Amino acid sequence: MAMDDRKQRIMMAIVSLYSAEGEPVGSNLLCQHFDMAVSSATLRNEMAALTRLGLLEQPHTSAGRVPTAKGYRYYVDTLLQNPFTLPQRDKDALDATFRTLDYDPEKMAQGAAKALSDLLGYAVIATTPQADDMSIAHFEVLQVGRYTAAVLAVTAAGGVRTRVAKVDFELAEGDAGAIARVLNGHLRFVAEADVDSALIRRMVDSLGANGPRSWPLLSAALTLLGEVGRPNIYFEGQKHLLQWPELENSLRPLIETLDDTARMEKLLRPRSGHTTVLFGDEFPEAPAPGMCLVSRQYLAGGGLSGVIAVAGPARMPYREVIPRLEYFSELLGQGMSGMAAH
Amino acid sequence: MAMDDRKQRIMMAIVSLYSAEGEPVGSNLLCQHFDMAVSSATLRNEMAALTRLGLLEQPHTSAGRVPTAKGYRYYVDTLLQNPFTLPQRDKDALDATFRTLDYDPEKMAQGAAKALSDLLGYAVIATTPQADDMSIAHFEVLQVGRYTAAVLAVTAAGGVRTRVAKVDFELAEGDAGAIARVLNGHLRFVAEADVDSALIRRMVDSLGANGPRSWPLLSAALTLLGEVGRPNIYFEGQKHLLQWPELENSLRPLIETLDDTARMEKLLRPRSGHTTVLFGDEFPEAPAPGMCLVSRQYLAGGGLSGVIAVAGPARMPYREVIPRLEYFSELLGQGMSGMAAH
DNA sequence: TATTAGCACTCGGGATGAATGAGTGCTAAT
DNA sequence: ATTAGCACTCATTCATCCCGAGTGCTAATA
Repeated sequence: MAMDDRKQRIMMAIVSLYSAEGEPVGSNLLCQHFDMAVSSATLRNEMAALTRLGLLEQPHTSAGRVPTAKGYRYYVDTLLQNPFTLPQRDKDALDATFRTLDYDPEKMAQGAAKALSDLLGYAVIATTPQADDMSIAHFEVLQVGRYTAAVLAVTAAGGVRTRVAKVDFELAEGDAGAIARVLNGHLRFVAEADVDSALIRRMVDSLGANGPRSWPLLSAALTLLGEVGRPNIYFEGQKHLLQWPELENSLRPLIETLDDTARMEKLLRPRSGHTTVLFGDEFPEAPAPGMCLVSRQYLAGGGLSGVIAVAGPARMPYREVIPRLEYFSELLGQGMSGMAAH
Repeated sequence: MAMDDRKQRIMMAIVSLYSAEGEPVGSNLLCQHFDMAVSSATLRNEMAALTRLGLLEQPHTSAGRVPTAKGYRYYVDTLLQNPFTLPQRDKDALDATFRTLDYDPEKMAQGAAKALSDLLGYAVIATTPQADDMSIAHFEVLQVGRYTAAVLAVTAAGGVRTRVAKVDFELAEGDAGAIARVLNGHLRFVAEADVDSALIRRMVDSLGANGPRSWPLLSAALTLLGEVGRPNIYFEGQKHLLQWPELENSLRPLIETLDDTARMEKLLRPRSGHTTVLFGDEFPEAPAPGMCLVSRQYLAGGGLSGVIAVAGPARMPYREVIPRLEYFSELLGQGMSGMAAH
């Protein structure tokens, strides 16, 4: 029993009907919105077959059918075959939104998540761009205030990550340079795991009298060392998740999961050039039935890449969401390219 | 009928019982947890009196009593009279949390909100520090990449706000300086309302050939001009609002309100040196029954001040929350002081 | 005069059960 | 291969009833 053409069309119709209404689709309703000259009885037979194939399921005996995760997977994969073309006016709208963002990697990632979430009406998760090679090629220290200095870490791939720290003595002319020399002397191409207290002691010692007092700056450098392999993750538009009745029950664990940086990083890690659709039932550890995460990698140049993902109910209008996500991720990639230059 | 000593003690007992249990407090329950040798009948009389005074109310006839907004106000105001002293170990914990934050005003405000929200288990809203005098004393432009430059706006009070923008031509040596000169020539001490297209045209013209191409930088400066009077507002720990049954029904409008930057700015504007407790029922426009916003100003030096606020159910353990909020706002103020130096 | 025991009363919430109706699978006719 | 017809299932809705927590009031008490 294969997927003949009619079954495919029925599947499509059920998915889009369920997307629109949010309620199980029965044979009668389907019959009305299905312009093939065929009766509801025939549809019932076909639907029974699709159920046996695992693409549909019934919430209870006397209810209509709802697509299963497998059903959605089939729908999405089939749908993704015909390439979308986003109308120019939609692109223009996204361009305009994008142009309001700040050109700082972190602010841009967060701003993009917020903007896209308001635009689409779903929650959006975005990461800062991250290098494949996560070791730090060199550090720079820049005095930005009388007591504050920015520590910049430049990754092997050319990415930059900064962190500002404050010391409790007035920084003199050469202090920033001295600290930068120490950082570069001890921490270049060092993995986070290789940092031990002996190394730290050596660094403090080589700073002489300023050593202990400069600790906040060293600490910032060490934090960067740890962070550079881990992207920042921004989760925006949580409020949009409140409006979907089918998520209502699992809302707390769901938001908890999406808000858990470590878990989301793992979840978003497997990157490819394609748009990935992951259904909540397929989440490892904490399955979140009814929900769905559409994620897309963006390339920020110089080996840097990040992810931007839309989180919402499984019954999302993918034809709307996916092309917009893809176009936006393209903008994001372009926008961030060249930022690393310094 | 005044608030004699016993009425006060009953009021206290009801508030703390209701805080702990989350359910209306009846005369019997109260009698058990009230170590005064007095019967439930007497308590009923007293509770009826407190109800007449408007400090208590009944959700329905056969239910116990719940404090009204007025009742909470009385409780809080009475409670706030005896100064809290936070144990040293709690201060240490807050110190440690605070030390993990970045020394950038925006990141620090957001990080503080996130950290405090996890620490307390309520949502937290924090603003970046804002100057009373919101005009811009001067601009600086700093090239940070081959195509990108940071525009810095220094307010009359010494605060700094930056925004990075990208142009589509390679910046040459003197470009940043030239743009800074134009910005300072036309936008110093100018109010947002006074910016019109004629002024913008003059600015573009005075940049000569680079004028139109430099638009992103001018735009960033104009954005700063608008922003400098408006603080950034970060709303973190929304997930903690999900766990309170009494907020469940009003959750959507509630989060919508707290997430609405413009409205929150207005709500947090009236600042004083005191901790302010505002109950949801007292919100203008969109009352949010059952909830409560405890806000506290922090002083970042140089006339800059921001607000950090805890949002949660009205039945919050104020004796826990308030001293921690106050101590944290003190840290925040200290942390941000001197950042403006440049 | 303040307190308390006792009692009638109120009313939300949970349990029960019948009616409703949407939707199904199956069978027999086309 | 399709379809009309029909018996069957089961979530949902609504009305009803009952229980019990909690009240206010009255009359007795210290």
